[in-house]
Amino acid sequence: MSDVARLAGVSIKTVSRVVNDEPAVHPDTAERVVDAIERLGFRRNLGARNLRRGSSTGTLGLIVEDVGNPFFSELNRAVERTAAAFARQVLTGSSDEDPERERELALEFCARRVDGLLVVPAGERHGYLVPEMRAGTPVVFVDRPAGDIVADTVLVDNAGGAAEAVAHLTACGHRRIAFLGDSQEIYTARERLRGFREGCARAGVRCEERLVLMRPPTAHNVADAADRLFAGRGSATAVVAGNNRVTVHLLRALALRERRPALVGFDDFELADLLDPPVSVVAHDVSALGETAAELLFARVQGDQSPPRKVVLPVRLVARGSGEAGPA
Amino acid sequence: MSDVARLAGVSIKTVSRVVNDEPAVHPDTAERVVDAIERLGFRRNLGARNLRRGSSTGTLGLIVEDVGNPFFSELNRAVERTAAAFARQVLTGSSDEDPERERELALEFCARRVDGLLVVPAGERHGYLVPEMRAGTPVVFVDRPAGDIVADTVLVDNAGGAAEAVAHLTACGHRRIAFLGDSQEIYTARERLRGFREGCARAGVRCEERLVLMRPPTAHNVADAADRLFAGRGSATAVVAGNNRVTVHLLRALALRERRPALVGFDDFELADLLDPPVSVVAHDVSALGETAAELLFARVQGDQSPPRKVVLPVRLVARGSGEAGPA
DNA sequence: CCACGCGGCGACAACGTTGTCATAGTGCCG
DNA sequence: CGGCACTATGACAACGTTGTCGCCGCGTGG
Repeated sequence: MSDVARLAGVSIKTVSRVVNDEPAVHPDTAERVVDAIERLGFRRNLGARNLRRGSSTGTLGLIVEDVGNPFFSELNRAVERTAAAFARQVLTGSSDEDPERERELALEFCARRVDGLLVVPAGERHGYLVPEMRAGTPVVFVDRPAGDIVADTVLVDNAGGAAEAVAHLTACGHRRIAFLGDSQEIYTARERLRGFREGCARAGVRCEERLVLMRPPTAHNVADAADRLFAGRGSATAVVAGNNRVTVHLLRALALRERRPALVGFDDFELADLLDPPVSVVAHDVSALGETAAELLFARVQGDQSPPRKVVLPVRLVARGSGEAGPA
Repeated sequence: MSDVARLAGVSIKTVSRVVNDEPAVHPDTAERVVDAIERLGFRRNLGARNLRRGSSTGTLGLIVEDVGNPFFSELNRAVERTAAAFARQVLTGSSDEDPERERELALEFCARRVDGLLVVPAGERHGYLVPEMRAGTPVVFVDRPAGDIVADTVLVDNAGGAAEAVAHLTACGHRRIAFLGDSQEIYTARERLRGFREGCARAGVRCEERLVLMRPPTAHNVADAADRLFAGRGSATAVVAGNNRVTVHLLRALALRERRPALVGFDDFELADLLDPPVSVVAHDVSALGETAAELLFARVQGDQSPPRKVVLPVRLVARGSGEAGPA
């Protein structure tokens, strides 16, 4: 900036005035300054500016499990859109479901003085965030609650959706329904299992423990689970898949079989309607999830001091056919 | 930091020494300082640190068309992974194919002094980046070249892939092949069309202009195009879809028809193998695209001064069946 | 006993910017 | 013609941190 000032023959402060569109600069002077700025390719250093002004950095941090996963990338997109509306930019990071990595990312973001943090929590322990929150960095948890601290949280109705899936399957006549979910470590997986059990209870169907499998949804794990759930006498005639990863791998594992069980997946996914048969799912509005969380965060950024809120977004069953096959 | 210093009864400089693990601090003193840091929840301000040290900010900017699109989110993931290996964090932004928005994002990232910029260019004019590059911010273009400046670029073999798609279809006996691509404004769309024409020429098939349609792949546009391409006498018996959006919408439009043309899509996508028939595609390694670009960028960040490079990654045809139906 | 080195620490300046205040010039009114 | 308001500008400090330098006290070797 001092280079610009020298070239324009003014003081550094006047350059500052020009780049900030402050009034009380003579048009001729302003023109000289603008020329100098362009000649030198000057661009003001936002870091220094924010430091001096003590103002917000105009950034927010988003921590998800995996930005490459369609679910989280849609979330990312919604957050970005909302952030843009509030003139903020987004730092993203993938925790890979590793609490330690999540912690690293969160603390690094805080050291960069993000205006706020959106976190899809990986572990159960988030005490490490308390000092940051006390220091004024608002945190909103998305898709899953934090284990051990109270803070704003935006969730979807996991249990309700799973129960609805069961209701749909029982309405089609199924009595032996399996649940194939992600690892028990994950809140949403536990909640959906809980809803599954409630749904069974409500429909008066026995929830058989041998038909419930919870494990990280790798291709191998899911194929193996399918072998167990759908082989032999008394095997399941229908299955609820616990999330989009499970559903996809399960479809691939089932493609090889001649008789396919009825299926309802949790999380909608692209092309579900084009498969044969089209896949029924419990869908929720991922964009709304991201937007709601970001809006909640910005309310805090702007000084909202009300007690922490917990928002639960509705889900809806999208019946496409895969659940409607009869049991036998 | 001065609060910490006061509480620990030392100077602010000593606190700095402790947080930077500098030697020559008495263990007792260090302990007092660490206590004070924890008591106060102090975290050093990275912005101020980078300002003072004149060092890198430890961030890079990534501008894509849409972080929510599976193609770009996979790219995002690969970039993030590589960035993590170089201890960098990623600022992401979606240009929505709007050159002005891309420019805003890029200049804002530069004002934040990112260490480098990865750009999937939206428009044709990137002169605005020249001052930034001269000022030392390396830029690598990904997936598409910049229109009017020379810089590092990482592409895939668009033309070659499209030609291969045609070769595959002609080998299956097709003679009237359509091409349905994204808008001509987009480099990859033009290149793939070029490859399509080359492929036709090589196979000795006439490339009929009425069978080439280039438009933004909205559901409506694609459905409309399908009506034109596959209705009436002399209509196409096969089609090359120009990118993953086109393919998806085209599949949906075709699902309603009883006779489906043969299809090869550009870009692989999840579940392509589970559709009926499984969709053949020209696939490329999106992760490699992101990694290569990020590695190139970091080489520049670390001082590589060699002439700008252009890397073209290979594609491969994945034949799954949708292209192999005969023509009539 | 003195000089010297070294461990431990603090004062101060500087990074690039902006807020505060002061100053110089100009025009206008009484 | 003096005072005043107002415009245009600059000097300086400060944001939070770290690099440089210097100081103090202690131990050690000559």
